[in-house]
Amino acid sequence: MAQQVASARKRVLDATEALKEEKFNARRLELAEAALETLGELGYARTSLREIAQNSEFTHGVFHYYFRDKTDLICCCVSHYKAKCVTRYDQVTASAQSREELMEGFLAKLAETLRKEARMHRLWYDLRAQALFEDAFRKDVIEIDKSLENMIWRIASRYAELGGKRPAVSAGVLYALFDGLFQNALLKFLSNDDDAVPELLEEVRRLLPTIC
Amino acid sequence: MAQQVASARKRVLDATEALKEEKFNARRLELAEAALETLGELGYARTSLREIAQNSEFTHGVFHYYFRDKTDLICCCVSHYKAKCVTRYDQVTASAQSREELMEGFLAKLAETLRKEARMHRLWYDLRAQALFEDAFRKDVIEIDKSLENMIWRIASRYAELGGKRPAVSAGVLYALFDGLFQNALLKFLSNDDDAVPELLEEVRRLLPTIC
DNA sequence: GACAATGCTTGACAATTGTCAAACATTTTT
DNA sequence: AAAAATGTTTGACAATTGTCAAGCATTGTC
Repeated sequence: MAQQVASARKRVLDATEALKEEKFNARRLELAEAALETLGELGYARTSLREIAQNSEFTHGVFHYYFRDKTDLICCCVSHYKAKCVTRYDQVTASAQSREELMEGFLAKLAETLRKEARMHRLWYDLRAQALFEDAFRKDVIEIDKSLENMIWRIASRYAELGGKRPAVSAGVLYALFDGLFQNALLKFLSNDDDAVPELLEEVRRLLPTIC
Repeated sequence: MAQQVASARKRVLDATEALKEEKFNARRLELAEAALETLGELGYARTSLREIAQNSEFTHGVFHYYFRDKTDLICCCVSHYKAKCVTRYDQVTASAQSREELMEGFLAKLAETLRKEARMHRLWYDLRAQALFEDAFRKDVIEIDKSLENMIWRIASRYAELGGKRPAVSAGVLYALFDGLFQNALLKFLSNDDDAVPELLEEVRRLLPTIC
């Protein structure tokens, strides 16, 4: 009997322990979310913890309660960012019944992404560049890169499938291409080039059928 | 006669003036060159003027004599960087007499670039990312991007020409593709992935003939 | 309701930053 | 060679940075 009580208490402790941790992680994500706002606005180089705190409902000390240091915070931001964008096109891929529908759905989402999430994407390119200098970011960045590659591949192979074909290039090549195109379009877009979005769409519309 | 003397003096003044300016610009480039070293090592975010000065034969004050501010220095670095890399493959393009020769020359140069100039290239990607946040860098970055696009295009169209063909895609698409591939390979290379270089070469070797 | 644990704020710290001005050195001009 | 212009060094400045510890508030536990 004593044993049962002991193990029951242990379970309770474990449960509360898990709850604590969950709460802790939830707050971490909240803080990371807030940090992403400022990072997207200013970029990695110009973002300080105090600036992050000021643009949030928290004070700068909290960040050191939840993160080992600044790098830890940024890493958490990067990881969190991943989850937000990796499934962006999956809805379109899943619901499209024809090549045309998939193409239009993809293009629409692409345009929306470029227009409304330009800040998050420039941050992504910024952080990916930082990974070229700092080991600490590399693991997460490479992982995201891979996820994005898979995302593009899912669209492309589905598009090919709807035409009874197979993509003519590898997932890596396809991702490199789209990544390059998007990066270029983003720079144009942020330079207030009104043609950035339509040009990207036109390029993709022409390109995708020749590859897949 | 008085007029002739006056105009002669004016010419002399102009000449010395030009000499001064030339000397001034030469020093500017020296300083920019030195700055590029540190920038390539640390990246934009972690590079201070003092750090640049310490890794050079100059003191930190000089930089403010030759540059309006830090941004001005970085811009000068970016511009200067451009000249150094935009003609990298032109020798190969000009001398190659066959598709095979051009391919092998290009691949060799590509491998050398990735291996020996990784630091400069990660800086390029870093600064291009900064241009997404700072207007000041945009003009130069867009110009370099265009120059690199042209560079790739010269190779590709020559390669196609040697096979009596024409490139199947636009210059923009081709650049996006190679830029994406190189960026990815660079990250792998800097992560001590020994396969980075051979994989990039293999990819390009397979890809180029299908496009051009 | 006392107590402890957790969460959060505040202020201080040492270090670093860009900038600038005054002093110094060197070169050029007269 | 004196004087002026140019180039360079040095040190100081105010602001900002990441970090941390002491204190305050809130929550949960017994």
